[in-house]
Amino acid sequence: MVAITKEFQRPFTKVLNQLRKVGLRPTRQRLALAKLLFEGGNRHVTAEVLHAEAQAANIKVSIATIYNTLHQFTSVGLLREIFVDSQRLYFDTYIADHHHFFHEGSGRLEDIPSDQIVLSSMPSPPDGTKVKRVEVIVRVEN
Amino acid sequence: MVAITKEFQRPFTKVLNQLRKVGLRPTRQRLALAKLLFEGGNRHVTAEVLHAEAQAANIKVSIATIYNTLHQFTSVGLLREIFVDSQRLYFDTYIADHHHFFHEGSGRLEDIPSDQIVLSSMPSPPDGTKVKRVEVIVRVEN
DNA sequence: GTGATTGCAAATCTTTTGCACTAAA
DNA sequence: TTTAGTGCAAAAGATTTGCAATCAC
Repeated sequence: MVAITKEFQRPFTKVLNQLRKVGLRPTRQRLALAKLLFEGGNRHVTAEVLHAEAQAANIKVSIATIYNTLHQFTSVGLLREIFVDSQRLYFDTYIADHHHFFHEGSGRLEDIPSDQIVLSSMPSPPDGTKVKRVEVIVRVEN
Repeated sequence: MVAITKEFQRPFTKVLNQLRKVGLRPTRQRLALAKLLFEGGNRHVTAEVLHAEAQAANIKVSIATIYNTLHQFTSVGLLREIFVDSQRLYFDTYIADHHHFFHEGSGRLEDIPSDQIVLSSMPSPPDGTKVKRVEVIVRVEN
């Protein structure tokens, strides 16, 4: 196990609390990944990208742990999964209601502030089901 | 090569024309798959499902050909790809503008007639890009 | 100490590819 | 014929799993 700098060990109060609340231990890996994910502004990452960033930051985390962590964070509500491409999973750090531009060429996701899309008419869900989420994806290309 | 019944060999005028128009030869496999795809009402299939149906109908088609065909049909405009699940690609036979319910439990897709969703406000696409498609996915669960 | 978490490598699953064979025109 | 299309098996990628080692509490 490669040393993890002090900086990464300093707990994130917000994440730490979230993790404790749902019974996820605030391990080094989880805290380090949380730092990468939540320190800047809102982000969209894939497992691969996050793994690369972790390595660049000298945090040794296995790909299996990356996936575990992304899914755990998602189930805790820290992340949100977005499906725009059959080849890879995107995780969004911005969990409030909003929508996306998807750049077909580059595979990049971009947030659309929620006030820029208004659904003036919504269908009622099929019998026996309830709406979990409404997503609008605007596919763009150059 | 297993015999393909007369029924499956009878050409589909519509599909046949579409294929010819873009220079795709109306082969037995393509015609047979087109029959499965377009004969009933609108459908949402995955490669796996279509392959299983083909086998059940005694049409011997390899999985590679299934994928080739689905992608070719998509590029000709006979099908439309929808991404709702990271695990598999869905192809929709209904290509006009419309949206979807996605049943999270079963992985089933259901069409939402286009008049049931109205976007009263749309963001302008990022500089240098143009909108290719707008998709609304309403995720529901029981 | 004890149970949760991690790393590793192997397994799985979907989709793609390379290439020899077959069929459409 | 000539060229596109097909099947097969292997490759490629992404994600998951099993299990022993390690860590948080």
